[in-house]
Amino acid sequence: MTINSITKIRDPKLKMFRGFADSSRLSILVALRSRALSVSEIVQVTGLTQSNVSNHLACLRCCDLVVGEQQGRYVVYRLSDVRVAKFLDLADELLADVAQGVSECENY
Amino acid sequence: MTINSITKIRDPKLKMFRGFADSSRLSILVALRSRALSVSEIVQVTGLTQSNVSNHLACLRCCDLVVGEQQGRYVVYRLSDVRVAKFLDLADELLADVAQGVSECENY
DNA sequence: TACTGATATCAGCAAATAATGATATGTAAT
DNA sequence: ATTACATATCATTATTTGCTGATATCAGTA
Repeated sequence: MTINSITKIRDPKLKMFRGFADSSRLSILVALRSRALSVSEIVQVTGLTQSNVSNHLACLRCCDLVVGEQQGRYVVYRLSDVRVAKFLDLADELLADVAQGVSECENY
Repeated sequence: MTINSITKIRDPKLKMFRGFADSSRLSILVALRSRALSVSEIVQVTGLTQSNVSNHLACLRCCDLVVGEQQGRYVVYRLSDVRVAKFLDLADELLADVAQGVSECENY
């Protein structure tokens, strides 16, 4: 990605969804749903590489989905707003009730 | 894309977000937010090509985000559930209140 | 200051994803 | 049955996007 993941996109709403629409970024967001985590903790929890996590955090931070705060020598990240978590919840709800076919879409 | 857009993804939640995370698909979903539309109407409204629209509709249909019904010689599509629209609304809300930085992220 | 751990950045490569264009299928009307 | 309009499908090409690995920066500590 370099920093350029969510790039050159005019429509902000599209950017918003893109924030959630990558495997690594989603893992990070889900991890942060329960509590704030330092970068190294995120690396541990997700199993992603440090540079990969940092790259995606740059993305998410830039789009205001997460905020990071320096604490000692760690940088602790958290979701920027409860509604970010709510967004994740609504996705779960849609999956459970509306879009059950998503999972079965494996014939592809 | 061929039909293979949202493919080989284990996590259904990720697939869900991917449904919304493409410029063309999002245009289609937004267009359908106000009312049901035939394929040709979607083509007109979005300015996308017919084949492109059909390809993405296949995606969205498969993931249960939209449903299509044959009406005469048209196939009329609509959002599968009000919560799909709600999902779009929540995105708007996040943009307005939380993630205003998304738009400014043009330095990229 | 020099050193260590923690995080960020960036270039290059690899893989995933979308757009196009041609064609097939389907539906209705003459 | 044939024609016309509407939609779907598919292979190919083109673009986007993410991952890796090396390196830079920054914070704290000896």
